[in-house]
Amino acid sequence: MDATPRPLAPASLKLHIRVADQLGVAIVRGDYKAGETLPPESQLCEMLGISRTAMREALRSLIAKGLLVSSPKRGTRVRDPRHWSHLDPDILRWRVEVTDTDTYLKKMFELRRATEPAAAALAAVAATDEDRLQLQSDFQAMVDAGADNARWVEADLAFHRSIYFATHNEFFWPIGQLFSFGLRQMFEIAARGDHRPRAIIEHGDVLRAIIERKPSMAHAAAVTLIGNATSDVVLIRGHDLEP
Amino acid sequence: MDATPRPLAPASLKLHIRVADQLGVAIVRGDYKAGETLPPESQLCEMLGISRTAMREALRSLIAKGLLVSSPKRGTRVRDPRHWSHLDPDILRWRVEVTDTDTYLKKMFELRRATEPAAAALAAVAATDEDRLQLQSDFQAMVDAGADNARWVEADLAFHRSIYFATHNEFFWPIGQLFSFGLRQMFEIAARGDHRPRAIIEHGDVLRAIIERKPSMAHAAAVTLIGNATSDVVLIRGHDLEP
DNA sequence: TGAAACATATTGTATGACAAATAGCGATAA
DNA sequence: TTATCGCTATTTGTCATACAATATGTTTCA
Repeated sequence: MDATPRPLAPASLKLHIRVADQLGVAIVRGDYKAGETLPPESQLCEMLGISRTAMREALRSLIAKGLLVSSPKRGTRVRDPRHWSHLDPDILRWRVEVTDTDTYLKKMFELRRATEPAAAALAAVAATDEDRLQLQSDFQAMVDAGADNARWVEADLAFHRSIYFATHNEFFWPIGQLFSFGLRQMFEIAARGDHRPRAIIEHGDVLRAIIERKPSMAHAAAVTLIGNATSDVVLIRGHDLEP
Repeated sequence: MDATPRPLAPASLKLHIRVADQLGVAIVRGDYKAGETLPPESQLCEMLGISRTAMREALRSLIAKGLLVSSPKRGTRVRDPRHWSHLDPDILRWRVEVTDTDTYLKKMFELRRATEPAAAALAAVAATDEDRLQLQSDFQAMVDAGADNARWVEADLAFHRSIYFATHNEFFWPIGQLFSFGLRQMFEIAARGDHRPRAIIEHGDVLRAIIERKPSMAHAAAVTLIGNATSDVVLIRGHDLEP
């Protein structure tokens, strides 16, 4: 029906990026299963009508993200998904293409529920003045958003991402990165609810606890915030996200 | 003094991997700071005496891991560390080279404390029979290790890693990967303590809770386990890991 | 003053050749 | 028959060179 089902790789982008996208989606979708070997480079090249240079750079990207391994004569094989960098923005994007929304939103929520209270508590201890100003301004942007849904969502995402960065623990940062793209959809869903007054209060509680350097209070406030966010999404989508 | 200070890149490995390692360490160490642009490819090539092909494949890997961005004429720039894939095994390895041990162990512990109880609880709900068998056999290997430190450490690492995989939530898996390399050092430290009887009991508690599908019990047992593990490491190293 | 055309540096792509590694086969010997 | 060694062929890895595409800065012109 649709000749161009998904404009995932606009022609403007570099060739090796488009190819990596194409292969990445195919792998994530399961066209090539774990342990399987891809066709040899030469064959892949003529299949797509590109040079080996571009193809190898595309493969090199996928190898770096843990999707593939290669060795001479053995070929290029798909690794077990346990080795993939699932928090990588590209891989996440490919997953979103092929996984149903509810499933991946639910899984991300499970991770958030584990990490965000801890991140808030760490931020309360480790945040610099600059971090506090950033959180303050993210929060202010939420307040100022008014009825503008788009602005609200951006500010909301920025606020949560800033919490992760304020931990000054780089192992938390990849999770914070999810607030740039992977969680936008969830926030857009939640933004349609008429719960903004309550959301502002709850975000304010987290902000205050961090600014006043009270880790346990920050932890508690984040737990409350996420709990209610869950309820909102559940309510709006009509599914139970936590069986 | 020492001509080969660190055997990070044995000559056996592929050239582009050695180069990526070298550049990766240099970037992580701060030789090239965030926002800075690297020398042009041509120059990098003649600096190291290699072809542009190999150099570009090395750069492509670093770009895929979020360390670099490149565009024509603008050159190749170092990205803000917030965009790096800090859970990636390679990046972790490079960090270990240049960061003091206590700092990165402490930060990893902070992440574990947040995620591992949640992972155990999820595993109690989502684990398949195969997952349960795996955990069982990891645990048995710990018991069977006897006085063999190396076996104990391997089994211990495997047990914790298996918990993350048993969540069937792929966003937890990159954290579980840390138990393959990044946390070995910590486990080796803890293994020197004479607390094995207690450790076996505590690991057994987590295992039983997961097998009997009791999430809140698994959560609690994991909290206890990590709490004591922290004490052990603190005791042995003589530092306070949590200020 | 401003905008548009042009020169230039740098990354991106193509091509063709050769090197290195390794799985699989075959030959050889015990 | 069985095990070991070595050969061959396939596939990835590296090299050299040329040209294309893109963004920057400068120069020219209205």
